[in-house]
Amino acid sequence: MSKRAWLVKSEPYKYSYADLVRDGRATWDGVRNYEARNNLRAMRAGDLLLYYHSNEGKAVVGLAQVAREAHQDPTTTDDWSAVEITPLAPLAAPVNLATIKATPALAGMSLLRRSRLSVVEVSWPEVDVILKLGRTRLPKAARRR
DNA sequence: GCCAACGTTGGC
DNA sequence: GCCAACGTTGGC
Repeated sequence: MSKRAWLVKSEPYKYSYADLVRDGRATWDGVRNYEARNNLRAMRAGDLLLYYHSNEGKAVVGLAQVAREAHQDPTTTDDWSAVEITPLAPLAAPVNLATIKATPALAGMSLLRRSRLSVVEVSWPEVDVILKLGRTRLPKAARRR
């Protein structure tokens, strides 16, 4: 099965990409939306993650990877899921929302069409465009194969 | 700080 | 099962 790619949002003043790099690994918990939860559950180890800063920054700032697949969200006993993620590499140039909106090839992104969902899938063609705009090469560890 | 979008809750 | 009220997200 080939890898998938996802975009996850975080408000940088709560947990930024720099925080993830500092920690080396993080539990992606606290998701309380069924569709987002289903996306977490569909993630497989090694899937690529685009890390998006919402509210402040409003840009894709880095790449990460799924390190541990969905398990019980440790912040609740209710039926919610969490995954663990590790950082791969920051984007050489963050790709901001205005740029994404202005790029025809990205007009169909779930980020735009489902703007309030915190975990959305990204197609590989979209990933390629984001990486190009971000002047960043896909790290070896994240190769699609 | 405002507000549009939209998911969730709860009364009926 | 409908739908109004409410809460949250996130762009501006």
